[in-house]
Amino acid sequence: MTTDTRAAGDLLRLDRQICFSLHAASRAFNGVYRTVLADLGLTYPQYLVMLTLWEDDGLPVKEIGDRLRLDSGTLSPLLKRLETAGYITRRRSEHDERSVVITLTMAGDDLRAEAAGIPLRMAKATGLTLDELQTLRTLLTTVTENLDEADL
Amino acid sequence: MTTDTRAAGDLLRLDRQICFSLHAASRAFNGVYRTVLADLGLTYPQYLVMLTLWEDDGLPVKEIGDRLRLDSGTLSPLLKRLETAGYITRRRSEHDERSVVITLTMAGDDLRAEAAGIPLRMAKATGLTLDELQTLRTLLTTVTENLDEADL
DNA sequence: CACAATTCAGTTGTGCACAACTCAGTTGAG
DNA sequence: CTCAACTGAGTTGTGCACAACTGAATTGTG
Repeated sequence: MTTDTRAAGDLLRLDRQICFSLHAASRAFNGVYRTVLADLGLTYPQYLVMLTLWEDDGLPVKEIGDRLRLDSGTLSPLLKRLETAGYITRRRSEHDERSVVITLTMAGDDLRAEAAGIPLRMAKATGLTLDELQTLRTLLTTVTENLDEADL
Repeated sequence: MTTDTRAAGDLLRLDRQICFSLHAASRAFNGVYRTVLADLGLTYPQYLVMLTLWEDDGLPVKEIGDRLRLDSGTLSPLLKRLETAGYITRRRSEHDERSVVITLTMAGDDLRAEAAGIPLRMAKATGLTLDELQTLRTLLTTVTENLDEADL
């Protein structure tokens, strides 16, 4: 195609910028969450797990991993820390001894109220409008799906 | 405001989705880069450093850190690994003995040609159009700037 | 029923992110 | 000129991501 050379050039520069900007954005988000979550004694990935449990308590490790795309190598120690912090309990499933069911403790459930204000603070911190946030989410979701399917 | 309640609800859900989608997108990108960069023996952050050096060789560690928003705690061991891999050399600056100047080796420079096809492959893997990529980059950059300025 | 294949949680090892710190070299105020 | 403040690189310790692995429990097939 006639536009290939120019388009390829654009892509080269763009990739470099996206490469940087995505990495930077991910870390910037993480940094702000770090600050916001410090009061609760949670890290960002731990917060993701708590969000999941606040929505559906009593999930097995596998299900949490599927929803958050995290494997046992990440979740096992993370959940151990949440257990030590007193926010969750772990017990083997009665139906399937291979599964470990994660349940919120009182303290873990109470944390929900304390965390209630976080999403709004974060959304405001991004400085984007609702529409822009929607667009961003859509693009990120699309990219993720495509990247997951891409076999190179 | 009259729309506050509804807007707050939207934001709650949206934050949860953005929270997930950004984390997922960041890891999806990282995963594909992992595959693509495996041939070169580079990780994604190492690739970012090499991109920087291919653009401007002979930078001090501090400057690389500023451009990539990485601190010495991350860069020092990373650069040590790149040195071990034979892609860079490190030497103290003559003008300022505190600085360590990073220089590409022959092998490090040769890698540039091997890496030439990566950006296009990545851009294609995202499955987005040029316009969409532009939009994504703009949103990410804006978000990063806002988050960095946000004091909570 | 028996056993091979699968599933699930956990461990190990490597690398990145970041806070808090050390230490050598440099700079600036008095 | 001197010494306190600052700067740059590096180290240490904690936590996450992920590949590769182990071992126990379960399932499916002959």
